[in-house]
Order: sequence, then C-alpha cells, then structure tokens
Amino acid sequence: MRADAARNRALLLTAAEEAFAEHGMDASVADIAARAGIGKGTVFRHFPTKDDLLAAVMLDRMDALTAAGRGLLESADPGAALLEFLTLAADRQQRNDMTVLQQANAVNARLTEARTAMFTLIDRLVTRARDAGAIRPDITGADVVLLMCAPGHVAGFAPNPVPDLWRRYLSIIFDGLRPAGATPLPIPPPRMG
Amino acid sequence: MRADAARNRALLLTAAEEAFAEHGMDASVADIAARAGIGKGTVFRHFPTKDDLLAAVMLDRMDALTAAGRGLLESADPGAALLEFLTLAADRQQRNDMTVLQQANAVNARLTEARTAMFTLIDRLVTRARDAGAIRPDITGADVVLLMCAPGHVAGFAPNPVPDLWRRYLSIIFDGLRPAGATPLPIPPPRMG
DNA sequence: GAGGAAGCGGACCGGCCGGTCAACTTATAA
DNA sequence: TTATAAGTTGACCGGCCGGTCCGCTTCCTC
Repeated sequence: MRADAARNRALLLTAAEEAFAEHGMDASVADIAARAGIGKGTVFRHFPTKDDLLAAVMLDRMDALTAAGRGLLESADPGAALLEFLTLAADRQQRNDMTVLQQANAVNARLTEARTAMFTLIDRLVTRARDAGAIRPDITGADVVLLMCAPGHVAGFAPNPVPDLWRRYLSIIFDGLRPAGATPLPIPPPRMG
Repeated sequence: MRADAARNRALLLTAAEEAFAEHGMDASVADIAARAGIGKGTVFRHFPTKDDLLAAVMLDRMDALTAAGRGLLESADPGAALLEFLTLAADRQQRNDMTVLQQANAVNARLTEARTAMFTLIDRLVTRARDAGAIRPDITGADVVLLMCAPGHVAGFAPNPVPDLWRRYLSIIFDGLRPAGATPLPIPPPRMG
C-alpha cells in the first residue's frame, strides 16, 4: 500500500472512532471525512460502505480489548481479574456500545471471529471467577457479555457529564454479581452470542 | 375537539408509541401515519413537530408510571415497593428508554413537570427503602433514576429476543443495591435530574 | 526524471425524511 | 337542510445522506 494511503487510512479510522463514539451510527460519512481531513470519496475507497467502516472500527476495539484481557487469565485473583476486565471494557467504550455493533449487520467474517474470541475470553474469566467463589454460581459468561456495556450506558444518561461516573455503576453492578446477598434469579440465562 | 379528530389523535399516539419503541427516534413520521391509518399531514396538524409527538408519547408514559408508582408509597415493605416500581418501569418500557427522552430537546414545560414528578416519586421510594435498610445507604434517588432503564437495555442486547429476560438483569442489579456484601463506591452520586 | 499506476477529491445522483399547503371532505349547530 | 368551521390528505419542497465517478494529483519504479 502506498504511504499516503496508509496514513489516510489511519486518520480515517481514528476520526471514525471519534465520530461513532459521539453520534453512534448517525455520524455522517461527510463528517468523518472532514474530521480526518480527507475527501469523502477517499472514505469509500478504503471501505466500500459505511457499515464496513464501522465494522473495521469495532474490530480494532474488540481485538485490543481481547488482547488486553488475555493477560488477566493468569491473574492469581480471578474475581479481581474479571472486575479489572470489566473496568477496561467500560473505560474503552465510554459511549459507543454493543448497540452500534449490532447495527452493523456483520456478515463480516473477521468481525464474527473477533466477537467469538472476545466472548470466549469473557467466558473463561467468568468461569474462573465463579469457580473461585468470587461471583455467584448462577451467572454465566453470556450474562457478563450483556452487562458489560451497562455501566457506560447508565452513566451516559446523566444530564451533566461526570467523568468516571461509570465506575460507580460498574461497582454497583459488580456487587450484584457477588455471592453475598444474592437472590434467586427468576429467568434462566440466555444463550451465548 | 371534533369527534374524528379525537379518534385520530388516539390512534396516532398508540401508533407513535409502537413505532418509537421499535425504532427509537429513527421511526419516520410517514411510517407512524401509516400505522395509524391516517395521512401524514394529519400528524402535523396534531403535533407541530416530530419532537412534540415524541414528547406527548413520553409524557403519557411517564404520567402513567408515576401514577402507578404513587400507590407503592403506602406499602408496608419499602424495599419490595421499590423493586415493584422498578419492575413496573422496566416492563412498561421494554425497549424505548431515557435516551429517546433526552433526544427530545424538551423545553416543553409539561414534560419537565412530569419528569420532576417522577423523579420526586423515585426519590421518596428510595429514601423509604434506604431508611428501612432494604437498600444500601450510599444509593441515592438519582442513582435509581439512571439505573432504571438498564435492565431493559441490557436484555435488548441479547441476539435472540427472550421474553422477560429483563427480569433477570433487574434482579441482578437490584441485588447490587442491597446492603448485603456492598462494596464502597469509588465515585460520588450525580446530581438529580 | 519520466511514465504510469495507485490514490485522491468533490461535484453529482437517487432516495428518504421532516415539514408545508391548498384543495377537498366531514362533523356539527342552527 | 345547509352553512361553515374544523379536519384530512397526499403531492410537493428543501435539505441531508450514502454512494458513484471521473478528472486531477501524488507516490513509486526504473
């Protein structure tokens, strides 16, 4: 790939990440191109559709998160490891969440692969934490996948933006995952993925 | 108001509620009109803008929820009352959440009033539950306002729609609000409203 | 440095959407 | 029954957005 093309691709991806984080799928391609300082046509040269661009952004994010989380599998304290993973996840995706990922009707093979990798990692972290007694026995990996984005989302509802408010709700939700004071769950867990 | 106008207004509101629930703010006015079986022009006769229509729908929902919740203030078990309120809230808004409400840039006075009424009610329910020791002392009404929509949202991420899955996550999150096994929160609560 | 391929950009297209309007229909009251 | 105000409607408008295309520029190779 030519040098300028590679540079523009990188600019484009960071601009897109920013724009999607701010406006979700409603971010316009023209806006993304402007942020990156490139022409709109160039966007479509690198990614045939807007969905493909979104998929590429999500792919990067998921790969990074999975990579960062893998190290936690070795941790001596499985409960702390799971909490740390959820902290990483919430921190990285302050606002742009799973919703956006589902909107990208991703038949994209690489993306499905990355999703599976992340889900597998989460399942291992959850199993380890469960076996160690750090979280209640009726919680599955699928539960954690679904709950993962909740802290960021909940904090996003706050009218005045409070930095790190998501930490408060991650703490509360994680307390709900702990064995102490757990109440029987009324509905079985969903299937993973 | 003429009889047919009143009839159309009612049809319009239910159609809009349905459409907004399905597609959020992306629901088109044309689609809403078609669902109601009326012309698009009629929509704008009843509500000058799409935002006003959304505001009217949210107003109805909030008023209904507040009315339903007020009876719970008399309950002998404040903890159960709060849980019941959250169940009502999550059940009524399966999918359409606070996000949509914030998108309606509501200078609308009636809507602000309804919001305040609901927030006040929630604050009372929370205070009662806290005083009774049913929930931990570091939780405020503002926390519950923000967390209120989380169960529905989390359940919405599930790939295959599972009816009542939100009950599972409401149960988990409410367990996080209980005093048993509570962990100190890292961030102070946000301001209400 | 010269040739050509790879990359770039922005005018342009079709389609959709919120909102308007003027001609037409209908409920109601006298 | 009839006059009229109130209500309805769908064609229409301007604007935006995703995506295309072709003339122009830039990088790489020899």
